[in-house]
Amino acid sequence: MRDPEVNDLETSVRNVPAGGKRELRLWLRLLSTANLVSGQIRRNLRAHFDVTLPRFDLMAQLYREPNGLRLSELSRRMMVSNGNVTGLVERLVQEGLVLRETDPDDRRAFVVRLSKEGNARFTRFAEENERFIVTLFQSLDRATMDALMDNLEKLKTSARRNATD
Amino acid sequence: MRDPEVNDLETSVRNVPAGGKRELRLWLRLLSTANLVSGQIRRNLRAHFDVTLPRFDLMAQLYREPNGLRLSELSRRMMVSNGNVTGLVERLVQEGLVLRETDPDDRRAFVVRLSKEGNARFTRFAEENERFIVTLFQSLDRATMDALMDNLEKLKTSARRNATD
DNA sequence: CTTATATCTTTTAATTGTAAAACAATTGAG
DNA sequence: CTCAATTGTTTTACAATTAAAAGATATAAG
Repeated sequence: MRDPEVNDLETSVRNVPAGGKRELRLWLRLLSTANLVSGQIRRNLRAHFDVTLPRFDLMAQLYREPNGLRLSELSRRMMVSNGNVTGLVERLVQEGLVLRETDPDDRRAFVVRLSKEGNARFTRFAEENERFIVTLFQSLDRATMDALMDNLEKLKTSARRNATD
Repeated sequence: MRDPEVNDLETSVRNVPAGGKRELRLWLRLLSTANLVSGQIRRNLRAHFDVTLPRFDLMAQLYREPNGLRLSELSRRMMVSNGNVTGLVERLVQEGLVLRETDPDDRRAFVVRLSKEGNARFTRFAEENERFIVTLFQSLDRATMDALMDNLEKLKTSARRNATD
């Protein structure tokens, strides 16, 4: 009987997949999956509620922080640049969905939170959005979802640990 | 001893996680993982080669099609809008990395492919990029990567099957 | 042939996004 | 206190992105 280790070694040399290494293919699959789903969610939110995905995401962050967040904390959580958040908040304030107030403790900072109207609107957005996502994912069994949760977390940990910056 | 099924049922009712249903949390994790990694890759490509991620992605598509692709096929594969590809190709043609030629079979269409220079440059980009991604993912074992590949494919299949459009 | 419909691409207008520099206020070291 | 470094935000310039409409060509049905 052959040593499975040898087999593994051979496989790793011989079985070079089209499209490059395992890691590269995994990255491409992760990206295309996220793109596919985010496109579907974006179009659904726009069609049903005339709201864009970035605005929805921003409101989602504020929804779970009734006392509000600083712009810097918001941009950190959304993983986008500060300047981007400045503009998004500006438009949401214009629409009356978000309030932007100076932080009493630090005159450099602003604290933003959902307005009453913003809170009410987001509640409706979120309900439909969750229903939509459950529908999209309905062919997955629980074990698959749990495995994805765990393994995506491992991927994040690896990417953070091995970052060059 | 208690029946585990009962326990599962109770869990599914009682243990409502912060941030909503399982599906929603999975989507948020997928999104944040893809954002984290794509940000790292984007900054790395920019720092080392002064190339943006969308341009790199476009060149990657053309790299494996030496005979070129129509703009519509390119936008389908990249999962972005037609107008977006028009602009990206325009800039890459300007830089001399991509060629844009009329399709002899269809006067509406254009076929784009990498120029000699584009091909040479992309080869260098890709080599460094793959090295970088392997580094980012180096703390993942093979089983985790394989499971992610399979389960992300299942997720895509579910999302496509259950799309409303 | 004509006309309707479909396909391929661009244009338009707006939003979203980044990076880098500028600005303003805070903090910490001496 | 003073000044250097840090932090929070905005501004600037530009790239990437979408949706929707428009333009151009192709195809198919009469």
